[in-house]
Amino acid sequence: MARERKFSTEELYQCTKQLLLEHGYEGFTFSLLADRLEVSRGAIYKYFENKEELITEFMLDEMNHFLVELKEIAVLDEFDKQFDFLFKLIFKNINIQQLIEFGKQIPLSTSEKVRTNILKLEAMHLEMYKYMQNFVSLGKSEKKLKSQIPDMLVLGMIFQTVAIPNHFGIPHDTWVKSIKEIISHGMFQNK
Amino acid sequence: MARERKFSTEELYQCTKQLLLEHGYEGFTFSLLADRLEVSRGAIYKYFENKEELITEFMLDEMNHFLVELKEIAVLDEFDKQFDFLFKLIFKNINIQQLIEFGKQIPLSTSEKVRTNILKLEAMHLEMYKYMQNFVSLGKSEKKLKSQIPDMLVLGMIFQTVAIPNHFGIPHDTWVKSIKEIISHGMFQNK
DNA sequence: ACCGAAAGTGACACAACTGTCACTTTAACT
DNA sequence: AGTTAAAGTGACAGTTGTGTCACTTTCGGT
Repeated sequence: MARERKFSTEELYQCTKQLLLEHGYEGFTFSLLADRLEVSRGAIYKYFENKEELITEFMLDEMNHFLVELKEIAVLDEFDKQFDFLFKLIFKNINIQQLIEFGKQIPLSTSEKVRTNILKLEAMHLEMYKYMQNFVSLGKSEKKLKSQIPDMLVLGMIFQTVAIPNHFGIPHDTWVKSIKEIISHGMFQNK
Repeated sequence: MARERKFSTEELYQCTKQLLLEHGYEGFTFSLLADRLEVSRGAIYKYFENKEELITEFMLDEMNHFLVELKEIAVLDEFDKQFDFLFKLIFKNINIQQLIEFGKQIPLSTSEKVRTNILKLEAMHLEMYKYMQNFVSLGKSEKKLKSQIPDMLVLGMIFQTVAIPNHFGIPHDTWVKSIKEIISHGMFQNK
């Protein structure tokens, strides 16, 4: 019934993600995206009215994928298993928190679509915390996590440490194990 | 011999820092800066030829202040004291690593000035690591730090964890102590 | 009072990004 | 083969940022 598309929505999201990470929220433009996809700018406007709409739609997709995976944490019954699971998941989605930060830069739009997307995003964000909060609660009730540490810091710690740049190219396995070791038992030698 | 300036270089750097952190490297413009300083754009061009020159000059100033403070670490003789010192210093300069990241986004300029500034910045960056490397070496030789952890991870850990956003407004003191506790001894309860 | 030099202004030409739209292309369906 | 509708294009007008420059303002020194 119609002509074949030159780019799939998946490709478009993939490029959007790369360009956002390379140029930042304000550095991202339709021109860059069109060049990367090798189509004209006009073609993109067939699917998204503007940058805000495109980025919020992309973020919804991204958060959706992440949440679907995250929800699997609930089937694991022990804190240790959940810890490994969460750690691996965040390593796989190493840019998620950076993207969430970009999401917060989206200006309050005049467009209805964008505003409802932002509301949806906020709801998903809360849902994300709900699952992670449960994880922390389990850890504390199992007496695995130190009770005096604020819940949000436990989560912030995991999110932030996976993003430490491995500039000197230390093997991924060593790197991940070391981060886990520090988060779990610290960098200080036991006496 | 001349008219009084409407803004000092310090004020200009202060605004540059704020705007960089708010808008990112590509989102930063002379127009924004001029508005913030309540002068015309033209006035800024009296001092800096373009955005790259302004930002590299600013970064040099920023790194300089940081290095001057950092060098004081050498007078402390024990690892524990150096650890406290470094931790406090990085908390005081909580945005330094984010600014360094922006520095890496500066395109290879045609201008001679900008290129030499970038070289200077890289030299300062190396010098920074030299001092921190010494800190890690001391920790390992005093058997305070676990020897199997990569040196760069120890540093990355400190840099990255101070930047964990305290969204729920936990009191600064509790927050800092908790981060230190985790980095030092982990978030897991000892059996 | 007036001169010079540094500070600041606003207008100009240019470049990049935005959003729109009339138009062309292409594939499926009759 | 002809019709249809989605997909894609490129040109246009509007906005925002850039870099420059002739001009004005303001101060200290003479």
